[in-house]
Amino acid sequence: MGDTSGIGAGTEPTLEEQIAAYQREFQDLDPQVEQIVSALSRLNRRMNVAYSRQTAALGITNADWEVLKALVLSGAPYRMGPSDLAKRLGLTPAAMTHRIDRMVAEGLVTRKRDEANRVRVIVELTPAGREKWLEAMRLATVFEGNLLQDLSPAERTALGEMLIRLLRRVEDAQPDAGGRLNDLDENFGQGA
Amino acid sequence: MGDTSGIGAGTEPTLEEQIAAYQREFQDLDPQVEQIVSALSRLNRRMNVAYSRQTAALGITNADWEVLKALVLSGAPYRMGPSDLAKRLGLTPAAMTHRIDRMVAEGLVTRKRDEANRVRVIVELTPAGREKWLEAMRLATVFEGNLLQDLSPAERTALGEMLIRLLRRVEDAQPDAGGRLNDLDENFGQGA
DNA sequence: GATGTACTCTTCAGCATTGAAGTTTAGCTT
DNA sequence: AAGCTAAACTTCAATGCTGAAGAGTACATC
Repeated sequence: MGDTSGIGAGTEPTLEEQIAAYQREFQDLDPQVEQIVSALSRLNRRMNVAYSRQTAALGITNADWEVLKALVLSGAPYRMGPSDLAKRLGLTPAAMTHRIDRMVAEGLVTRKRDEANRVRVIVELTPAGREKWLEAMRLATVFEGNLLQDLSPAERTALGEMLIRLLRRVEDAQPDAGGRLNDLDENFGQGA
Repeated sequence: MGDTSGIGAGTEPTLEEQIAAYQREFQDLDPQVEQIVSALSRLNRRMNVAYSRQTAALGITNADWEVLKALVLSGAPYRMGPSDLAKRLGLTPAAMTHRIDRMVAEGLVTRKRDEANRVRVIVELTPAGREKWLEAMRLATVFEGNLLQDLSPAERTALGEMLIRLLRRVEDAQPDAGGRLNDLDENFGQGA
């Protein structure tokens, strides 16, 4: 076995270690700001891991889950066009075409031409697709309840209010939200 | 032009609209929990958009930025092996090989064999790579300061403390953090 | 000191995504 | 109604990732 000396290990540092490293390498850093930002990133990464395990347990992919979510939230009769879906999910229409192909094969949605306007296509949720979404939501609800378990009602209110305040600020500064989100949502902001 | 009637638009709903849609489609939902979880997701997405614009402005990719970050945080002399980097970033060693190829070509890192243990490779930050990281950090600091601008010191303390409490809980429930993170970190948890 | 085993990195085939070009349809203008 | 423009979707080449197989090196044991 190779000796482990020489080069640092690849294990993830704790939040405290990471903040200490930032302070060491970059003096102009407010540790409190860094703590909040890093915790937000890490929390989101963990949440995504949890959601992904849930969808895997249901036999669907994350890609499927995103599409199901958009369709359900659009309301009955759960129909959207491919390019609307693409905009909603931050994908190109080309990628949407392939996703829909797969989901039709899996029986989660149907695809048909819009007879009223034959250049359009209608993607519609199947009952099986709706059921998958419901199952995923039931799992997600359990996870989210556990996540927030330690927070009192007053704390939840305060946390929600502060997060919304942050969101408003960043949305004001960044009015053009949509677009290319896929490159970005990697474990990218991990702590900067 | 096609009429816009018929099928819903692809624009992103507001947070309030989205929570209302969840309540309509899924009765067993705690709106307060949903508010916190959705706000966390959206906030993270916006943060990633901001970071991505910054790296683009500096002429590097998000992939480059992640590698630079890992190397800098490892501390002087800013050296890591490809597989340590891969573990740290949640990529396969194969992907790491290609990223390093690109970054060597860009002059951000160097690659050489470890003469003490010739099966290993040493990836080392160049001065240019370190400078890029510093520039990115300066931009990130400005953004993060703006983001938290509306929060009083007491609120920042409270927010940081609550986020860390949530993080501890999810880390306890999910001890195996690393691994396949790239599929997951898409705009996936967007609100579930 | 020869063989076996483990580990590190690279190469290769398969898949999802992007950006751009291509196809079909709708609506506008004359 | 012929032609122009715009829009929705699909097809195609290129890129980056995964998972698995392959090549090279070091350590352990016999």
